[in-house]
Amino acid sequence: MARAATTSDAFNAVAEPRRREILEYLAVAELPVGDLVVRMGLEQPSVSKHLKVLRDVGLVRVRRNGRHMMYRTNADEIRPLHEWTKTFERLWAHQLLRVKERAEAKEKSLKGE
Amino acid sequence: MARAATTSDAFNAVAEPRRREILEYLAVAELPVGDLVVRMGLEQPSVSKHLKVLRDVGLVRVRRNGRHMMYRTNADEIRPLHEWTKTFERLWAHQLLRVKERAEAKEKSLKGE
DNA sequence: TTGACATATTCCCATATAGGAATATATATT
DNA sequence: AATATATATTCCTATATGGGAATATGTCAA
Repeated sequence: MARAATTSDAFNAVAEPRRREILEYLAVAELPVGDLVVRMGLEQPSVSKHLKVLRDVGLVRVRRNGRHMMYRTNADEIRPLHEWTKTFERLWAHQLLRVKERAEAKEKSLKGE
Repeated sequence: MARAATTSDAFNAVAEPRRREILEYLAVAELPVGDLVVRMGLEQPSVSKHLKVLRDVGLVRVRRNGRHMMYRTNADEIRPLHEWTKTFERLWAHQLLRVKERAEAKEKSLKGE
């Protein structure tokens, strides 16, 4: 068996860096394809193809505006990834603990080295 | 250019479902390869190959115990994925808002239709 | 040393890219 | 209708799979 299709789910679609970049742009503003082409320095067909993958898995939405296709990120589809990664949260060196440690270190240094 | 290697980063490594499954198992407990083989119903070589990919990107750690190789998830490497998905958080239909809406809807229905 | 057990590696193949080049499709303008 | 603009699609190719089968490597036990 070969690798799963990039369109099989959000995990596969998002594995490609340029597609993540696209999602970042389209999260900030709705943009036509041409704008992405300029900002990313990619060929137009490449951008269109990436957008198709993202559309197939529902990570972006489109609407036509004249001859422009306006794309925007559909963040809700990113949420499952967030939820999955979140299940490992308890295994991370806890942030609160880190803050505490840093605070203590600072206090220590203030007390005179 | 072809697709980026599965070992190029955590995003690519995690795109494969069986590898996510492995990470879930190894987050709960340190396990030898054989246990994963049994639990996942995969061939041993397949599991070993998946583990190699996960090792290459640092998503799992190994230690030898006799003839057993004990694997465990290195959750810290999952954190970048979490952080990336988190940047889209503000775009989600906010959960608190949803709870409020549901509460209001319920109240409305209680007040008589 | 000889097996037995546990894991890793190699070889094979069908499949799916990502980007480049060329072309097709759709819409607006004159 | 004819042309320009914007986007999508098709064809091409080098590359990297994931699993199956077979084999190699490493370690313990008798």
